[in-house]
Amino acid sequence: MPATPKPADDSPEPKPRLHGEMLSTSLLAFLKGWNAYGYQLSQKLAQAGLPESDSGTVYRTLRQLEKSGFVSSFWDTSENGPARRMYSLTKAGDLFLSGWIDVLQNYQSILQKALTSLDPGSATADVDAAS
Amino acid sequence: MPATPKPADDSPEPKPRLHGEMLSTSLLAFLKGWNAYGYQLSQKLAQAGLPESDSGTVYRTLRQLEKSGFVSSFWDTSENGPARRMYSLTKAGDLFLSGWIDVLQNYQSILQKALTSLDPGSATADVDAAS
DNA sequence: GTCGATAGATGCAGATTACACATAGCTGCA
DNA sequence: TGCAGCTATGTGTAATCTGCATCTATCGAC
Repeated sequence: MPATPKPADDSPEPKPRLHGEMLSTSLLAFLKGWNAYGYQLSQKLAQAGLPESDSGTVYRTLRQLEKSGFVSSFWDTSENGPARRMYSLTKAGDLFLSGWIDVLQNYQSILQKALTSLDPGSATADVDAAS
Repeated sequence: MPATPKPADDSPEPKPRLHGEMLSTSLLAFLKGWNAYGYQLSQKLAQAGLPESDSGTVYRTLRQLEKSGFVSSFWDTSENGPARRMYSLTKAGDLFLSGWIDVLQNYQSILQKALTSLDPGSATADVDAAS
């Protein structure tokens, strides 16, 4: 028995995973103010209450963010254990993050409006239609 | 021949476009409370202050949402002009949308925390000029 | 008949991603 | 010494997704 209340549907749909712009911007956010490396970021994401993310995707996303100029990296061998690729947020990354917040605010306000703009007395959309 | 004599930028970065889960959930939100068809939704998105979306992607996304059971559709031939495929939010879509709002709130709080947990005026990581 | 707006859809090349697996450094421990 | 396990970073691959161009079709205006 799974401890997690997994919906008992037999849909073969893959578990939702954090990816795309939400993953990219979460990584940028975690890098705001201090540096970090991939494994560390991957763990932070896992504890963040967001959908799980694939670590391979995290590493690839970080490389892509670097290619885009939003982060920069260097090898850190100052600690014990395997070398770590330390990432820092760049100015461009910081600007992108700020711009993203604006987009996000807009986006969220759209969702909120949709949820709250129910006309009084209007019956809930009778989405029976299937006919 | 390039009309612009500016060769330095050979990165033809495509304009950011609304896609993925942000597109899906925006569509679901627009369907909350009333029905709509693809062309209409595409126009609403264009006026919403979000990044532009490709209409082909909108149509494909709607079909996929239907496949996932989050919307249902039928042909509407009651009006003049080309037939419209009218979409309705299903119960499952409504639930998904609600769940998404929670994820989004979490996500946004992460970004906000990152932006505010620093002394204002503290310099960004000094990785400037790194391009 | 042609043009433009409406309405929906597809072909394709390139990008993205989930999943599995690979590589390597270090620690503990028998 | 051997080896399991954790840390840390990746890659191979098939499936999926996406941007852009293009296509079909209806209808009203001219």
